[in-house]
Amino acid sequence: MTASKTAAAVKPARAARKEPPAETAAEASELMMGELSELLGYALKRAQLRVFEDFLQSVAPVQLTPAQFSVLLLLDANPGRNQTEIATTLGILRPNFVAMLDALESRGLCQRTRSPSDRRSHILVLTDKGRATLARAKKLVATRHEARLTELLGRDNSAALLAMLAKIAREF
Amino acid sequence: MTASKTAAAVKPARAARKEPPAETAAEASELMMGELSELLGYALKRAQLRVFEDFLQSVAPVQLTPAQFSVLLLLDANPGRNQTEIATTLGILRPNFVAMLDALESRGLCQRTRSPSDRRSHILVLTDKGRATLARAKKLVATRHEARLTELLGRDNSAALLAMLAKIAREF
DNA sequence: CCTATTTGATATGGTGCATAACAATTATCG
DNA sequence: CGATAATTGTTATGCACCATATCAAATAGG
Repeated sequence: MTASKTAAAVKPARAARKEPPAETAAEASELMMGELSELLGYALKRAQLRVFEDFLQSVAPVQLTPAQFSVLLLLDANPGRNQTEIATTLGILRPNFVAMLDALESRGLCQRTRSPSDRRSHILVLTDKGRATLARAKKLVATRHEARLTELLGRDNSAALLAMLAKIAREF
Repeated sequence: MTASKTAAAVKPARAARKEPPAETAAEASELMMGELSELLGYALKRAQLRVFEDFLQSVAPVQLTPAQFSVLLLLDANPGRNQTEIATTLGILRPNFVAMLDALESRGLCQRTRSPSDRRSHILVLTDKGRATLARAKKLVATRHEARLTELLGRDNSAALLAMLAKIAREF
């Protein structure tokens, strides 16, 4: 996934600027974010990038991306569904879901089975290894990732944040 | 930017499922989101996609992407800076910033000028057209986009949301 | 002056996301 | 029933975004 050095690029990183010798204040080369700080979309994207970056790192022992984790979660909660159903509820287009499943299946985490009632569709099932990996990933997410997040914001604020984000996705 | 039908793909869209005749409840083909609903990262991404989609639509009359808008905002607030400075404060890598500037400059919104003191760097300045476009974009964002968002969440909640997102990006 | 660093730029590759098109299968309906 | 339409998984393809390596020109620093 090349999660390598995403952080370096995102870090605002006060750039080295040629300081005119008569620089009045000490810290004058900081760029003004201006009205950018008020833009909710900007804050959303920045926070999302950071959270995903931390997710990757937290769950690194099981080598799962956020998208892959969400697929495993959904397969576990909804066994016996086909690709179209899983993909669309996750907002993934069917063509793009194929490669994702290939990756998970090749790692032995899930399995495609032809449905006897409709031989077009593939019934998706988690394997034992898939369930084990998911369980381990859940623990990593809870303890390393979400715990630190709720600690940063406070439990109540964290819940309120989640509720607002869900509301935006649902009703905006 | 092909903002076309992103919505269609995201819409959960209860998929057509072959209903066993003896389906007990009426609404049984809804997929269980399960613990996905508790995942802050998932909610973040979904909300971010929706907000960006709405931004695109709201600001369509001036044909600016969120990234382009943020560049114009920063150029307006920090005149006389070079590409490296603007790019890094926005979290954009210098190589990728070149094409972005090409697009804006070819539309006559900003201008590159060789610095007399350092002939390597390009001083970036908004043109009059750029300032006018930015002003128009600001109004569109404020009235069509942010207004509806704060209306949905409530003024206080909206401010709290912004604060939390900024905190995540900064301190997480 | 010689070397190291910086700046903008190019080339390139990976990844996510969207559309069109296709074969196999199933549904629909005259 | 049989012709046509719709669905499922799949492939191919293109665009946007992001990251790295590399380069020439210019500057900085010893």
